Amino acid sequence: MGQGGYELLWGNPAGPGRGRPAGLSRERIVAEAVAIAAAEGLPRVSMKHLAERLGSGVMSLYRHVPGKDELVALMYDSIMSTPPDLPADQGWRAALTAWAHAVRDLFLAHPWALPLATVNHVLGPGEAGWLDSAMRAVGASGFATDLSLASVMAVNNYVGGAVRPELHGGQEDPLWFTFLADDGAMQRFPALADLVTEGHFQESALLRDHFSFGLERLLDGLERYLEPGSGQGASLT
Amino acid sequence: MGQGGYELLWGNPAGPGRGRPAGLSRERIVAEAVAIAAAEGLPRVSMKHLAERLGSGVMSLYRHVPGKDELVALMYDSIMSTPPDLPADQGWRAALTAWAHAVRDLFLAHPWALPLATVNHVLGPGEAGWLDSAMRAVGASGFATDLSLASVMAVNNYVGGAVRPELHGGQEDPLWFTFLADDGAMQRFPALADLVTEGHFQESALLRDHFSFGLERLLDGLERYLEPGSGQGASLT
DNA sequence: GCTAATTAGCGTACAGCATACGCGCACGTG
DNA sequence: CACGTGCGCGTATGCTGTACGCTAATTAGC
Repeated sequence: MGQGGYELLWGNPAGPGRGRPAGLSRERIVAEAVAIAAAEGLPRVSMKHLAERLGSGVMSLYRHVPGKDELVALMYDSIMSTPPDLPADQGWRAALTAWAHAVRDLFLAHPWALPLATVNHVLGPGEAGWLDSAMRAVGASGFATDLSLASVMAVNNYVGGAVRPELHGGQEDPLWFTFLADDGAMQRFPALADLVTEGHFQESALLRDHFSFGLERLLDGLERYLEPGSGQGASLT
Repeated sequence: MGQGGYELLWGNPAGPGRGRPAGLSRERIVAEAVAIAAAEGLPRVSMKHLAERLGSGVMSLYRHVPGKDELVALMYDSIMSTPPDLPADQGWRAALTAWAHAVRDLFLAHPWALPLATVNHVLGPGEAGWLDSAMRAVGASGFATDLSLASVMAVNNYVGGAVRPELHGGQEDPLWFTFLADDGAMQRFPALADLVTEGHFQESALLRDHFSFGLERLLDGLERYLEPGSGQGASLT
């Protein structure tokens, strides 16, 4: 799974040879695969289906892509081809906030990509660009490099987890707590039962904006560590 | 994918019928599947391989499990059958810290389960128990229910993302930054290049303990929100 | 312009996967 | 002893990714 994918992601496209010209291209294949994943889901991206969409034979794809796993790795990196625009003159917190929301928007736009982020993979040029943009923005405030990376990683780790619940239904999954309506589950999980009896999920702004809530808490904590002097109060923005 | 898995996870085991007694059982199947995943990885859990391990025919499994997807859902929930022990009398922060490390240990013990956590799934009794234990511990400090849930979710979201880098090689993946040794990648990603030229990844305690670092920052931020009065300093523990 | 080298396109074949169907058998109950 | 219920499972089907080798198209050298 992406073990030998290093040269694949970083290798040069190899100049125009002297043989038969290519009708297909790696870019066209990857782009069409991403389109299928967006429209029909990642499981529908099969070599057969993909070839049909491209009007080519199945095995022709293997002239441009070593295999399915590598294709998926290319799909994943391709959605990060352009790093986000971050505010440059408003400090690290504003930059990290913008970055976190950009990452979130990216995975909301490409729901199929989130599980791939959780799997170990080789860092491609796209993802490197996103990482670099965050590191530059934080490093501009003068922090040590490892401290910058640890902060960016903390935010990145949080965002990956926080986006997941938003992918399914929009708000917090109603199916999740169906079981509480049943028999003795209320006694088995009293703290969860409170959620239902108190009727949250419909009203709570905290839960509707749980992404921003957690992000602000994390940034508050980073701020306390990075700038021990500033004694800001906490507020939900 | 776990769409109709609701009754599966929460349904009763159905009393002993009056037909031929079952040699196989759902529990034995799930336990063996977990053992295979632990020893050989999740992709090796195929119905054929699983049946061979159990000394039964392939199709016999379908008498006890509706299908592969549901089996995986049962595997996932089964590793959370016993909720963690949390310190009850040391406040919400100690409890959440212990809970976060328990979740981390769980996924380190079952690396195959982490990608499943990222995918949308029906909440099973095991995961509900873990969630409930955290909610009870935080709720004991008297916070509103939705605030407790938002805090627990924030920690849970962070943990899921932070465990991933630890699964691959132990420390931060060396392969990740191989490309920086190459050509003009150093100019393309200057902030990442600094990481290499400064020689972190070998020495930085911050990066070695990035899990704890991010967790402490998040908990600091939650503390500032939940207990605005306490003006604790920040420290890396 | 002809020939040789190079490369793209792709049909066929194969191993592996989940699983629908239906038969036969073992057991508890009458 | 016979009945019926539920279990074990062999067979068959359609899907998956991909190794192999042939054919066609184009360019480089003569």
